[in-house]
Amino acid sequence: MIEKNYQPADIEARMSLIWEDSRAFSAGRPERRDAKPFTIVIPPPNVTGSLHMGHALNNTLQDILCRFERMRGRDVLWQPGTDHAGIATQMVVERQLLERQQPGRRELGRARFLERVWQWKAESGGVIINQLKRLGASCDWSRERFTMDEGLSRAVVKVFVELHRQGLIYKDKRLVNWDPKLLTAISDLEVQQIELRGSLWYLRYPLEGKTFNPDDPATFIVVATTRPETMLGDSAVAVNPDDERYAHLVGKHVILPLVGRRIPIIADQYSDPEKGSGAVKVTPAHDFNDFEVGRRHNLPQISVFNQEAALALVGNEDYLRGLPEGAMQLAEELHGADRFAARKQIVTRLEDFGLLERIEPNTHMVPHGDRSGAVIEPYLTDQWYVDAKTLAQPAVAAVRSGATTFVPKNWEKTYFEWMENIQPWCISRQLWWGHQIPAWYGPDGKVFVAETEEEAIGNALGYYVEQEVITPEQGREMALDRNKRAGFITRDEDVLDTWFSSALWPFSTLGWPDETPEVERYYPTNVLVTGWDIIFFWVARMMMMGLHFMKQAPFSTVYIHRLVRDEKGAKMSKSKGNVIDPLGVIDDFGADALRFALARGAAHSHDIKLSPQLVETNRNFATKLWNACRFAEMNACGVSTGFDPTKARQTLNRWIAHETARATREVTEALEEYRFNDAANAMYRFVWNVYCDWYLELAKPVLTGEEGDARSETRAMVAWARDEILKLLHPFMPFITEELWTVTARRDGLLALAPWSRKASALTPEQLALMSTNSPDPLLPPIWLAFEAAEFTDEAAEAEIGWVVDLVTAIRSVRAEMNIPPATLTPLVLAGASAEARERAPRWNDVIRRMARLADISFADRAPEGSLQLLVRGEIAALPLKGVIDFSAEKARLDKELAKADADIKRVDAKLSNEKFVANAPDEIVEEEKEKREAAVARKAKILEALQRLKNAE
RNA sequence: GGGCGCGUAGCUCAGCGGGAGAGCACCUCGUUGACAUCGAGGGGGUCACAGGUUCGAUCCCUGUCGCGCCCA
Repeated sequence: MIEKNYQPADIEARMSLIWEDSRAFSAGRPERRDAKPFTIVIPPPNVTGSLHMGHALNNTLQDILCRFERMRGRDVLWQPGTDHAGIATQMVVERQLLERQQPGRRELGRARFLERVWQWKAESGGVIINQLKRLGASCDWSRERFTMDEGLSRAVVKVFVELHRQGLIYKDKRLVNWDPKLLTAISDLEVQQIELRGSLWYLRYPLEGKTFNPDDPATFIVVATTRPETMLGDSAVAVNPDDERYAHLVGKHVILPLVGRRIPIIADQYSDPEKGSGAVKVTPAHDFNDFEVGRRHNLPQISVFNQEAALALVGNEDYLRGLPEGAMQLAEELHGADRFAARKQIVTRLEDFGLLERIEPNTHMVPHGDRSGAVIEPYLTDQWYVDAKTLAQPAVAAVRSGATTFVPKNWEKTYFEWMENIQPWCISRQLWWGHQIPAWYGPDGKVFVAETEEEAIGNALGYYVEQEVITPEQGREMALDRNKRAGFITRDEDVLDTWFSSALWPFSTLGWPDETPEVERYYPTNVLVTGWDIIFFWVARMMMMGLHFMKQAPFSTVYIHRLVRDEKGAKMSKSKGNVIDPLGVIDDFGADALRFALARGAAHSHDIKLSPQLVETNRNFATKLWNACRFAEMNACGVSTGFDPTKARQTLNRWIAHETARATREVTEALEEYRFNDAANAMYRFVWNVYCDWYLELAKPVLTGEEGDARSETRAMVAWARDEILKLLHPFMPFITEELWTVTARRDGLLALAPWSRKASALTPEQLALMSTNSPDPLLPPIWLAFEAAEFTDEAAEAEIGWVVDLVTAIRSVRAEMNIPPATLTPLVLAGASAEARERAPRWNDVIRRMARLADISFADRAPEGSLQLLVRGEIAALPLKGVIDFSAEKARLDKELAKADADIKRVDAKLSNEKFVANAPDEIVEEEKEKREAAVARKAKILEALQRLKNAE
C-alpha cells in the first residue's frame, strides 16, 4: 500500500537502513564476481568538514554514476573516506582548547596534543560521513578509510622513501611561502593573490663616493618598492641592461641608507624600465623574483625577519656582515618590530634624511594564506620538495595520449598549462597533525631517510661508527636505548602537506603497498568527479603519483563539475550569509528533491544556481511521481510476470512502450556522456508530460471500463512503464524510487540492484533498424532480444496518439480562448474526415470527450454553420457553438492563422525559387521544404474554407 | 598582460547550420475520485552588437562591448 502523502524524511530514514542491512553497496558481491568492476574514489572530505552544497553536488553526481553502473551490472566500488586536513584540523582543535581555556598546543607538547586531536577525531570526525549517507551516497561504507590510517600512512612513508631514493624528493634551502601566523611553509597553491591598494615608495640610494645631496640627482639612484621595510636585506640595485639612463652606473656601488651596507648596481633583465624608476632594489631573501636575480648574480641572501615576520637584526650575522661601526644601534632600535610597524619606522627615518623622494598610490597583488588569511612572507628556510617537474611529464603524456580524458575537454588546457609550468612542490609543513616526515638527522645534520625508525637509526649509527664519530660500543648502546641517542639522532619535526597523502588516495585506499586483490581488481579507477578548484591540488598530483607508482593513470576520465551558487549567482559564503545548508533543504524537501535539483542544473559550462524554491519544485516532481504510482495501485495495475511490452496490442500501450524506450535511450546516452542535466530533464519530461499528462489520462477510460483483454493489458502496461520509470529515476532519486519499488509489488531484490533496461554497448544503426521492425527476426541472437524493450519503436502508434493529443489540445486551447465554461459540453464535428480519422475517432471517443469536455463526436462533410473550426493535422474539427461564439473574435483568430500560413508559404517559396538553394542544399532539405510548402498550402485552403463557412453563418 | 567561459522569454538555462524551446515567475480559468506539493489555457524574445563565410547563421569565423573565473 502506498501512503497517501509523500513524506521524504520518513522514507529516507527507512531506506538508508534497508540498504545498510542488505549491504547493497558492497563491492565484490559474490554474484558479481565475473562482472566488470566500476570504481570511483570519493574526493575525501576534510574530517573536520560538514556537508556543504559543493559536497552535495559532487557526491550526488558520483552517486548517480555509481547507481547507474551498479544497475547495469557492474561490480561497483565507490571508495569512501576522509582526509586528515593538517592545518584545518589542527586549527579546529587549537581553537577548541582556547575556547575551553585548556592548555594550548605548545603547553601540551606534541604527543599529548596529537592525542587530543585523535580524541577529537573519534568524537566529531564522523559527522560528514553520516551527512553523506543522508544524501543517499551509495559508497561501500565498510571500506571507509582515513588518510592517517595505519595502512595509508604506510603508503605515505613508502612513497616518500622511494621518491627520496630516486632523487625526486630532496631538501633545499630556498624561498618558501611562509605563513607567519600559522608558522609554517605552504605550497604555491595555498597562496591566494589578493589585490590591495598600497603604495610605491621611491627611495634614494646614495652613490658610493659622492656626497649625498637630496637636490642633486647625480649623487643617488632612485629605486621604487612596494615593501620598503625589506630594504634592510638589500644586496644589490638592479637596472635593465638596455636602459641608457643607468648604463653609466652599472658596476658602481651604492651605500644602503640607514644600514650602511655597500651593495653593487647590477644589470639584469628583470628590472623593467617602464616600471617605477626603472631601478629596483634586490632583496634575495624576501622576494621570489629577487631570489632568482640574486642567484644569477651570486648575491648574498640576507634574511631580516624571524618566523613571525618581525625584524630579527641583533645577532643576525648575515645582516651585520660588513656593516660599519654604529650599525648596531639601528639594529637594536628596530629589532623585534613587526614588519608593518617596521615599514612605518623605516619610511619615517628615510624621510628625515631626505632619502624618500615620493610616494605613489599603487594597487598590487599581495599573497595571503588561504587558511590563515595572513600576508604571506617569502622566507628563506630549509624545506622538503618534490621534483614535480619530473613527475609531471608522464602525467601530461597520459592526458595527451587520451589515456585519461577530461570532461568537459577544455579543462585539459588548464591542466597542461599548469603542469608545463610546474614548480617544485614544497611538501614539509611546520605542523604536528599529519604524517611526520620519515627523516632522521645526525649531529652533523646528515639526513637518514628510511621507512622505519629502526632502519634509519641503524643506518645512522652505522655511518657514525664508520666515520669514527662514535665507538661501536656507543653505537650499540644508542641503538638499544632511545634515551641514549636522544640529542644525537633526532627525527625531522615536520609533517607532510596533506595533499601528499591525498595524492595516493586512488591506490592507498585499496591496500597498496601491499599486493591486495582490491588493488588488482579496482585500480585504475574509472572516473574521478570533482570541482575545478582542486585540479591542481589533487587531480594533477594523483596523476603524478599514480603513474609513478602504479604505472597506470589513476582514472580514465576526470569529470569536472561547476560551482553551486545562490539564486543570484553569488558564491555562497558564510560572510555573505547566502549559504544554503543542504541538510536544511533535505529536512524541508527531501534528499531526492535536492539531488534532482542539482542534477537538473548540472550543465557542463555553467555554475548551478540554486534556491530552496528550486528544490521545492523538484520535491513537487517527487510528489507527482508518488501520486502516479498511487493511481496505478488504485486501478489494480500490478506487475504481470512475463509481460512483454513489445507484444502489446493496444495502440495506447504500444505508444507508451515506444515513449518509454525513447526515454530509456535518452537517459542512458546522456549518462554515458556525463550529461546529468539532459538525463534528469529527460526523466522530468517523460514522467510528468508523457506518462502522467497523457498516458494515464488516456488510459483512464480503459482502466475504469469493463473487464477484458484491453483492460488487463493496460493494467500490466501501466505497471511496466512505472517500473521502468522507477529504474530510470533511481540513480537520481534513490529513496523514493526504492520505496515505491518495494511497496508496489513483491520484488526479488532491491531496486538498487535491479537491472537497467539498456545494456552498456550501443547498437549500430543497422542493428537499430532491425530492432525497429515489428516482427523481429526469429534468428536474432538472444542478446539482441534483451535490448528489445529499450529499442522498441512504433511510428504508427505515435501517429495515432499524436493525433488524439493534438485534437484535445486544440479544443482545449480554443475553448479557453473563447471563454467557454468548463461545464459547457460541446459537440465535435469532424468535417470531411479522412478514413484514418473516421477509424480513430470512435476508438478514442471516450477519452477525447472526457479530456476536451465534449458532448459527442460526429462526422459531416463540412463544418456546420456558425461553428468554431480547428485545424488538426490538416483536417477540420468543428465545434458548433451557434450563439456562443463571437464572430469577430473567431474571424480574427482565423485571420491570424491565415497570415501564419501565408508567411510560411512565402518563406518556403523564397527558398525554393532560389536556384542556389535548390542546387546547393542537400536533397532531403529541399524535399522537406517542398513538403512544408504543400502542408502550408493545404492548411491555407482549409482556413479559407473555414473563413467562408464563418461568413455564411453571419 | 596570458588563458578559459558566458551574453537566447521577467529569472535560470537548453538548443549550436535549414520553421525560436523548457522550468520557474506572471495572467485567466478550474477541486469531475492519483495528484491544489494539482489540472487546463495564455501572454512574453531584432537569440549582446558589427562585419564575414554560406543557397541559408541564434548556431561557424573575425572584431567590438558587457559579465564571470583562473594564472601572472
